[in-house]
Parts: sequence; structure tokens; C-alpha cells
Amino acid sequence: MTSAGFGKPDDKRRRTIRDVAAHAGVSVASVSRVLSGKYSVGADTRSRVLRAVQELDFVVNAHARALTSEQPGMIALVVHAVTASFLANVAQAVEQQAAAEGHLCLVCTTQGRPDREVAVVNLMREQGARAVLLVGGVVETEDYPARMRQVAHALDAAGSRLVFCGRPAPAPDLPAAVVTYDNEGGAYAMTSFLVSAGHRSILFLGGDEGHTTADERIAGYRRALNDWAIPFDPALVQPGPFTRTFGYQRVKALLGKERTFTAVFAANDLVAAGVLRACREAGVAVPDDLSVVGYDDLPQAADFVPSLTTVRIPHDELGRAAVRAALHPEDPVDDHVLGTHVVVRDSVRPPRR
Amino acid sequence: MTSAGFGKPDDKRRRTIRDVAAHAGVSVASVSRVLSGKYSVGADTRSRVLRAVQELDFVVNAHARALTSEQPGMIALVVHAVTASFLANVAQAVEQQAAAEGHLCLVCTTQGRPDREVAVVNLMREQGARAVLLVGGVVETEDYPARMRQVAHALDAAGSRLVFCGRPAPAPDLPAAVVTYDNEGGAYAMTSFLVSAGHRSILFLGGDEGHTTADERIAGYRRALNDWAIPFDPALVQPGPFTRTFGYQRVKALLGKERTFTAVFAANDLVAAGVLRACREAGVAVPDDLSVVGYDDLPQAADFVPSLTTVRIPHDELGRAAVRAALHPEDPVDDHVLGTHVVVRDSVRPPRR
DNA sequence: ATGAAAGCGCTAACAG
DNA sequence: CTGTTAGCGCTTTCAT
Repeated sequence: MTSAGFGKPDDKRRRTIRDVAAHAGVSVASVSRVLSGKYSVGADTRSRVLRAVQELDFVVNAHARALTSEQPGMIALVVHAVTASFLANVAQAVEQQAAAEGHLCLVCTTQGRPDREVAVVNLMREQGARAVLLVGGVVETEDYPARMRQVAHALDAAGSRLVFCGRPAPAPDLPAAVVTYDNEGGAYAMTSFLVSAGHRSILFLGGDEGHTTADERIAGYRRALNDWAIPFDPALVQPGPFTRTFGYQRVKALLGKERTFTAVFAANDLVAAGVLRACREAGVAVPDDLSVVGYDDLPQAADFVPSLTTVRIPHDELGRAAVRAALHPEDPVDDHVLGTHVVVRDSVRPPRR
Repeated sequence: MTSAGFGKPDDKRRRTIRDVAAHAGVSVASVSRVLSGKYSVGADTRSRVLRAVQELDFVVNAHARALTSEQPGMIALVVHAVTASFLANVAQAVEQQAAAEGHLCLVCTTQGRPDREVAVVNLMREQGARAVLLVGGVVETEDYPARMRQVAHALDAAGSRLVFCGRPAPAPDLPAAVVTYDNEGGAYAMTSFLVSAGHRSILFLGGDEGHTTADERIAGYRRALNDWAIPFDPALVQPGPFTRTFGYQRVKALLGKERTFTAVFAANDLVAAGVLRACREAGVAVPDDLSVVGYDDLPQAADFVPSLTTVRIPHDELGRAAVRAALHPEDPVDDHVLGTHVVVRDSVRPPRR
């Protein structure tokens, strides 16, 4: 390997504002003023400082700066995993909006371990993060609300903003903002869509039990059923991980027996991908023999075979809105729960009679 | 207690180590010692400090700490976009490894704008990042090597490590580490695989011109052709963006005319997805009428129809190795260029004769 | 317009 | 083992 260049005879000590001042023949105060740009400085002094900065290739020490002045601070993004397409999309939007507003973006992953979430939040307190965004649904364990209450107050006491993004507030009156999208409404719309296509027996598949996102989607599904006067069959809701594997295995098993449902509402597109594959292997034609829909509208959903009818979530808007809510708490907002809508493709057809 | 005059319950000022010391009735040094854990402290003192920390819900100021002691520092990850599946996977691995070694992970995106790359690196210098990882290929513009040389030296002077990850070093003897995977070898193996299946006319599709990754893959393709004594036809290499859309549109156009090739080697799986869709729409059966392969082995590649034969890149190993190279420069490493291999699925068949 | 100097919150000698 | 104190690099009064 090329460790060759590392041992430069150069003094590794970072240059300080003092070095610059000496080099330019001015005081440290002047250098600071030039660098911050918000004070009037003589033209001569300014140019000498600038030249010295150039020649010494100086950059300020962000830590020292943070210690004295009110700093921009970073935006911390806490997600389950960056590899989850939905989260990556939100992260992308957050990152862009944060950059646009002059903030750095720290991404932390929890791997779904709840304890990591509070550990990460404490880390952010240490860093003096300007805001912490908790993105994506969670499994609401018993102690979750209490833990969040504590976290919210700790952050608030440190002058940081907490934002729940794509996740409901665990309790009312928390010092935190909430920016979500209409999970329940999207599921309602999708279920209605299936019903109007003639389906009466719809399997809802996937979504961890107690997971906020899953719960909301199931709630929408049930409300639609209710509104259409279709009796709810508990056996038709089969919770499970939000994974391709779960969708595949569960449907594979179900396809073995006598099948009662004519459509599958997968909890998300990943689950739907598994369902489609299971159908293909079992020789069940989609949508002719079985209709399948998903939720999220991942980029690849359009490429599924058949292309997937699913619910679109406005990732970009979500990410941007979350950053704005974090940075401009006082701003009036049009809507804190963003709309979702059904994207119709080729995976639904009226059931065979 | 502190701030007698300002006893407001909602005093937003962050608590300091001094508050803790006062509350515990010990000196600030003792508090610092207990917190850092690396000094011997009396049991009584320790417990009093710990209790005070609890009661005050205190967390240290990471900036102040960074100013005095040799700190862990963060690992900065610079990528084109987090939404690119390959980059997200590497980011995931980096994040995990960094966390395991006690480092925070900052993710910055460049949106492919080269100027953003150097801006971001300067930001990292200000933050005193422990390491900066430049992940993924780039289009090597004319001034790219010079810019990287400057960046590398600036980072080196600040005591940070620069790591090129999944990208070759722009010049030799740079104070930076390189951790890559065998792009050329993977393409060679894949091309050989197609040739042994009987293909003699293979279209290489996609990959921006001048992009390091694309160049390496094309090099492997050409070397294989050469080794099999198959004349190289320049018309059979069609560069373009690494996108689904490009694969789709280009193949759509090509399928209109008389077709000479019997197989398509897509520059990556995204391009392959576009190719498959174009084929489906044009009624060209894959793999019966045309073989299609990709590169990357995205999670969804197994779900393509037909499932895609592609080249697997060891994302996880790549991310972990990059972090290790950054954090332990002196460690001996088995290999700085990780192996790739062909994953055989259902999208290749001997050409019709 | 510029310089001197007092901290920001913390750690690390250095005494005791 | 514990307390005192001198900075880390920078910003910001306060003088000049």
C-alpha cells in the first residue's frame, strides 16, 4: 500500500488563526473579522489576511468556532438503515435541503435497535446538533413513549430541535415537530381501488406488529373495508417483516392451500416483490389469477413484472419539509402530513368469477 | 446552586462540567476524570459525580473536548448520492465499521459536481475529520488529478487520512490509501463467460465516458475479447449514463434496426434493468433471443425477469476495508483490491444459430 | 479600523 | 487520589 507520502517532514500541527495573523502582520482579531466577514475591515488588512490564508492553506477549526459563537450546527439524521430505499430517498432530500441552508448532515443508523436510538441522540447532544431527525416508522415498544419524552426534553434543553419524520409523535405536547405522510389515507385509497375493481377478499401481507407504519396502513385498509361494508376477516391480515423474503415465503405457503383471497396488499414494495416471485414460481398469473399491490413506489416498482400498482410517498417533500420544520420552527406550514396517492400500473385486474 | 439570579426552570444554557462539579461538590478535574474513565478516582467521588451527571442530565460538549484532547474525530463519507444502491451498501458497511471503532459518520453528497467534492473536503478539514473516504468512481476530468493532489496534501497536513474507495488513485505517491475492487477482472470474467456460452458479438452498453468505473469495465471486456481472439468492434461499445433510462432507450433504438449482437453486457444492473424492459416491450425474449448481463449484483437483480446474471461486488468488505485502511494505516492488509465474481442466473443462453 | 484581552467548556500537567 | 490552573483556537467586547 502507499503509506509512502504520509511521513512528510512538514509540521503536522494544524495552522491556527495565530499563524495567519503573524504571517499577515496583523492581529488575530483582524483575521477573525475578515474570516467571518461580518465586520468592517480595512481593504489593506483584508487583502493581507486573505493572502496569508491562501499561502498557509488555512481553514478554521470548526470546534473552536463552535465553542464561542452561535454556530450553524449539524443536522443529524437517524435511520434504521441507509440501504432501505425509502430512507435513502428521504436522506437524499434532507441532505440537499440541509446543504442549501448551510448545514452539514450526519447520518446515524440504529440497525433497528431501540437502545442505539437513544445512544445516538445523546451523541448528537454532545455534538451540539442543531436538529435531530428521526426518520421512518418504529416498533412502538412499551417504554418507547417514555424514552422519547426524555430524549425530546434533553434535546430541547440543549436548544436542539427534534423532528419525527415519517413517524407519529409518541405523545402529545412533546417539544418536537412532526412531519409525516398519510399512511392511513394511502392504504385507504389503495384498498378502495382494489374493492372497486371487484375484490372482496384482500390479503394484507407484512408489516411488523406494533410498527407505526404497519399499524397505520392496516388501519387504512380496515377503514376502507368498513366503508364498503365488507366484513373484516382477521385471518386476512398477516403481519411480518417488511422484507422480500417474508412476502415470498408466506405467499409460497399460502399458495399451497386452498386460496380464498383474490388480491394481495403487500405492506410495502419489497414484500410485493417477494409475492410476485412466489406467484411466478407457483404458476399463479398476476394479475389474471391474483392481483398484487404494494406501498412506497420504489424506483424499481415500475420494472416489476407485471409493473406494480402501488402507493406513492413524497420522499423529497418529506425530507425537505423535515429540514424546514427543524430549522424554521416559527414558519407557518401548509401541511405537516403530506399526501400519498395510488399509482396505477399493471398488477391489478378484476377477480375471476 | 448555580445561577442564583436566573433560576428559571427553562434556562436553555447547556450545562457544563462546572455545573456538575458544583452539584457534586468536587472539582471540575474530578468530573473530567470520571467522565473520561481513564484515571483512577475515588469510589465516593466517582459515585457523586455520576449522580450529579444523572440529575443534571449532563452530556459533555464534544467541541470543547475536541479542542483539547486527541479526539476520535469523524469519518466523512463522500458519495455521489446515497440513493445509488451500491453506494448505500458501502455507506452502510462504513457506518457500521466506523461505529464499531467508535467513530461518527458524516455523509456528504456531491451530486456529481466536482467542485462540491473539494468544498466538502475543506469542510472536513474544518471539522477535523479523522478520515475522508471518497467512494465510487468519478469522471476523470482534466484537472481532476491536480485537484486531488491538492486535496490529499491539505488533508495530510491536517493529519487526516484520505481514502479512495472503489476508485483508483488519480496519481501515484499521493498521501492517501486506495481500497478498490476488481472492476477490470469482473468484466473480463463476465465477458469470458459470455464467450464460452458461444457469444461472439457482445454489445457493451452504458458507462459515462471517462468514468473510472466504466473505463475499467470496458478494459476487462476488451482484454477478454482479445484473449479469445475475437476482433474488437468499436460500434459495439456504446457509452452513456449508468441509468435505467439510458439502457432502455438505447436498446429500444437498437432493436429497431438489424441486430448484430447476440448478447448485451450492461455497464451496471440499472442499465440492465432498462435493457430488459426494452426487450420485453419489443417482444425480444431474454435469454432465448438475446442474452443480457449486468454488473453490481443489486439486491433486486435476482428479481429481474429473467433473473440477472451479473458481477458481484463485495460492498461490505469494501466499506469495512476502507474504514480499516483509514484508521489503521500501519496494519498490513491482505488485499487492497477486492475480488469480484460472476453470479450466474437465468439471463444468458447460447446464441441461436 | 484595529489591537488587547477575556472567556467558551474541557483536559492535562502540576502540585499537594 | 484530588484540586488548581494553564491553555486548546477562536470570537467578541472594550479600548484605542
